Amino acid sequence: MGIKQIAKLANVSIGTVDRVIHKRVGVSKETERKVLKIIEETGYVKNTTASRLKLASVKKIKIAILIPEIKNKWSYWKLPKKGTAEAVEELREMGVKVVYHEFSDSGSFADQRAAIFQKEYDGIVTVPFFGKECNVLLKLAKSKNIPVVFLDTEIPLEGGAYFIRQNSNIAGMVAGRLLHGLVGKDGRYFIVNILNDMGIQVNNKQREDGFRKFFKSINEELPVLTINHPLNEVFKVSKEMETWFKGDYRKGIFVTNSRAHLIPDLLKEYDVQNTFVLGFDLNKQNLKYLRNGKIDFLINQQPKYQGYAAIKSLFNFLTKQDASELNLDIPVEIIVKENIADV
Amino acid sequence: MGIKQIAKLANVSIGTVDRVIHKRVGVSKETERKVLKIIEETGYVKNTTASRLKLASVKKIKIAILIPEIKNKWSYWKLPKKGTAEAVEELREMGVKVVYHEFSDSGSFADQRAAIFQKEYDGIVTVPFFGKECNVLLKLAKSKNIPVVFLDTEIPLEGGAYFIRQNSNIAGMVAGRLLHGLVGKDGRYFIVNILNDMGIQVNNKQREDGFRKFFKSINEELPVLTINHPLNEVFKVSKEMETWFKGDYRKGIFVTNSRAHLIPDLLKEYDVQNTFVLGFDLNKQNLKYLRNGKIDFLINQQPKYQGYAAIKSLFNFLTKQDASELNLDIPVEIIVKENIADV
DNA sequence: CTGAAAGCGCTTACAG
DNA sequence: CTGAAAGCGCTTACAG
Repeated sequence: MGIKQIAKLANVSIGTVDRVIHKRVGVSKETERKVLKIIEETGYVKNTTASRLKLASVKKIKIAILIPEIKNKWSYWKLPKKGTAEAVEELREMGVKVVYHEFSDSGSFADQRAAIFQKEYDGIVTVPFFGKECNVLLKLAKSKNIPVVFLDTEIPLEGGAYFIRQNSNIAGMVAGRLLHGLVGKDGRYFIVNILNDMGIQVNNKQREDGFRKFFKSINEELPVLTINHPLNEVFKVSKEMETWFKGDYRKGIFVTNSRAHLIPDLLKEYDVQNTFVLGFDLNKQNLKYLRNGKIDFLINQQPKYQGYAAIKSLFNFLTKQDASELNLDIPVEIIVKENIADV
Repeated sequence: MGIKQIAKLANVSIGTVDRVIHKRVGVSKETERKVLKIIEETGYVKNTTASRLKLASVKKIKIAILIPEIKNKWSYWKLPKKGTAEAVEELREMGVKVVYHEFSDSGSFADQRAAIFQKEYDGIVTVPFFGKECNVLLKLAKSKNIPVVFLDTEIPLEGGAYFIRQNSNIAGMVAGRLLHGLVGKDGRYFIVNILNDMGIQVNNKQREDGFRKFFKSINEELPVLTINHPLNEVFKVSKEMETWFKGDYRKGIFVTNSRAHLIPDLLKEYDVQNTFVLGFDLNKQNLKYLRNGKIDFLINQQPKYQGYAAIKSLFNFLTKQDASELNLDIPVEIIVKENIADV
């Protein structure tokens, strides 16, 4: 059941059916109605594969990817990038093409944004690091009718934004559940926010909130100390921390970002006993400590899959008007030493 | 870069190029060499999408799915089935078709196997419940050059079998890690194998082994009691169990199959305190107890995804000779109350 | 053994 | 406003 059948049933040419399907101009109201009726009755759906066959060589789908520069500080970003590359490879025959733009701060983000809007893109994948700049991007994209998918974190933006990210609040609750299982109600808890250049990130705050929410949910008022430290001051220990360090109880340490690997050395330096550590992301250093038992749990955000899903969902939206996958909740994946797998 | 370019460069017609690509008969050695050389030099790869365009309507890819009858006892199997249906929907335009055959015991398995080989299928997806019967199936499939993918469990078979399943040994180790975290070294552990009609399943045994392997890996000799009970005798409690039940220590209960939900009521009946329960699969009853805190952890085998992956990987094998996905390790997914998601 | 033509379902100029 | 034809990359009869 294809366009040809529809044309025959509606007594028009296939060209006209095509025009109706794509809401192109130049079809009389009456003809349009007639064709739509037949489409409705027969339950016809466009064969996207066939439709891409010609376009794949003539008119590619072009997606701009605006992500952090991949260097040591942000090596995390090679994973989402890799995911986008895999999706492009899978969709190669469908004519999908991506161009990478990288930024290192809000200034270069704005520059690259300008570069993107100078070209003709069909979709944009980026990261909501700079709220203001993202709103500008969204506004521009809206005026050109270009869908924008944000990875990694959800922040409040002015509308029309899609997000593929883990629910940080739930991740925090899971973290609470897991650490509480090891530490129990007689222990003490540290929430460690390691700040970066841009201060505390929205998702770190959401994780912290989730962690506290978990304790509320089990009706336990437990001693939780929040520590906000810039990256270069992680090893600065306050009086209160030192007191807690010395206690005989178990201690649960929740690191709200990817730098849990900084903790074991600190604990060793201060000779802290009875500690349990949970953090985020399967980077090399974290995995090393998970393997040797100095970190107990890691939560994975499936960064590669986030990139993969962004491209696939944009493709499905652009070719089938299927927006259902543009917002995606990445499951909170719990990793222990035994179930480390390839990422 | 398509078949047309290759034809031009090799000074032959596109028909001949097609013959070479598909190793069809009726091409002179010399012509074949010439064409292969050009293909090599240009790095040409067949456009599978285009090649399926015509075949999708003329010659469908037909896959037989031989799985347990879906009734209460085996309601689990509606999940892999659903996954296959989703993959078929996704590949609809590529002309993929599945036919479901269901069995209820080894006799009907053999019957359905016979029915399958009476028709012309391009691939088979099934389940390794009956080793002997599976070897017969594999032999038949091999003689007809049909790939066979087994879901759920890996058992030793006579060769040529592909498996999409979780590594049960690793799952058992993860279970050990998680329960040990809650119960500690002063507690006691129960491994509960709930037998079904077919006795103990291979993967239950593997999970048990993994669990014990974990304790070895952390150098702890802990008291672990294995309990093998048929489904209708789960509530039969031995003398030794009763003694352990009364102890003041923490108790970790590892249920090696999907019936962890039977445990909380049993524990209540015997008034057992200080218990922690871990089991497999996100069925309705298990989820109920995970939500109300009577079960602490569930391990998910992503059954829906197993079915999905089986169809996709068979398609990739049949259309691109890409066998790389026919064997697949499903990650050991850890579920707590807070990260229950849609399955 | 090889080539030329028709066709898969759709899209795109072009003609009227 | 509408239709007829060419073409996307490949496969399949058919002719020689």
